[in-house]
Amino acid sequence: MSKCGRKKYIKTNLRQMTMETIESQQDGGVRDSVAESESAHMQTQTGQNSIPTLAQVATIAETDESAESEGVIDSHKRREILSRRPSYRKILNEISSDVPGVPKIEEEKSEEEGTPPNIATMAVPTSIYQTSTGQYIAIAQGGTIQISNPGSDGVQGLQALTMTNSGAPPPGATIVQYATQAADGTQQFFVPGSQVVVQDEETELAPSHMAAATGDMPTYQIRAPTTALPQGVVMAASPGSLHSPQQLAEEATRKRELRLMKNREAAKECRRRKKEYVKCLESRVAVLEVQNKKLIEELETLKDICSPKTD
DNA sequence: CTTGGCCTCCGTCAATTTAC
DNA sequence: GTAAATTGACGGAGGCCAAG
Repeated sequence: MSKCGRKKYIKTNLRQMTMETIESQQDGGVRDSVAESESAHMQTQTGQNSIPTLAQVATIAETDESAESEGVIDSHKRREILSRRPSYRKILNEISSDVPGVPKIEEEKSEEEGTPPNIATMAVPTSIYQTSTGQYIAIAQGGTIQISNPGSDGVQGLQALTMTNSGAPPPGATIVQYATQAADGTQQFFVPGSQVVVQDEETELAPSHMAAATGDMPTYQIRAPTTALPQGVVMAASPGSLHSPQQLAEEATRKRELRLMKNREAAKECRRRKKEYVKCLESRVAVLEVQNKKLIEELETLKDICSPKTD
């Protein structure tokens, strides 16, 4: 077994042991990623672990046989224990409404996320996708495709493409499915009507049917695909035009890909919010500690005043 | 250099909450 | 009631560090 394979094997078994043990010992068990970030924070901030490390928990699992022998927890009870709390955004916004000093979690991505902040000034995108090379594609209503490079700042990194055949898009059609690298090294984004948006290496060859790109930004053409679709990419199709089971399967696959893509982005955003939430809580703790210290000092002062020592 | 432990990040699934 | 959004849980991948 390779190093990596053995590591994963051990890790998996350890995880199973630890999760069972923790869930039987604590109310609600360990929330994985919170434990990740918080245990790391505890270590760096205080040098102590209030949350046990995996190795420590493994020791607990070995020594505490009762926890293991208890075995199955009643699923209803378990569900009640594991019942979800409100979202980070909601919790934090409630806190912020009570405590003016606590910032609210923003609805939009923060600037550090790389999305150009003034992208909305170009047009209101209905969908934003990120390609495999990190570029952003925003689909605005009316068929305008905006492509931006994450490295560039603001509008400079944006290009607007207006599809000549946009018109009224077929109902149910998904606009951009995937980005890939063609055989000639150009980049392709798949769009409706069995066409692709191809990154052109020579900007002077930009055709007239697309908006002119500025500066040394790459240009894009809308044309028929030169290569077969990569594995896993399914072209958009109107539900009304589905006939065969194969097409239905393709539609299902397309929907799944879209759902996974959205969930991927949602998970990223959720983790970002969670980090922000933890940061806010930490800063609040710091503020409260200072306040507490001041109040204790004040109390001591008042005590001295009210009951002066008589020598 | 190899190995083991730990950590972070990510993608995915599924349960739950929220918005309409 | 339902679709969409949110988030806990899980497991894989890879990096870092210390010990052997």
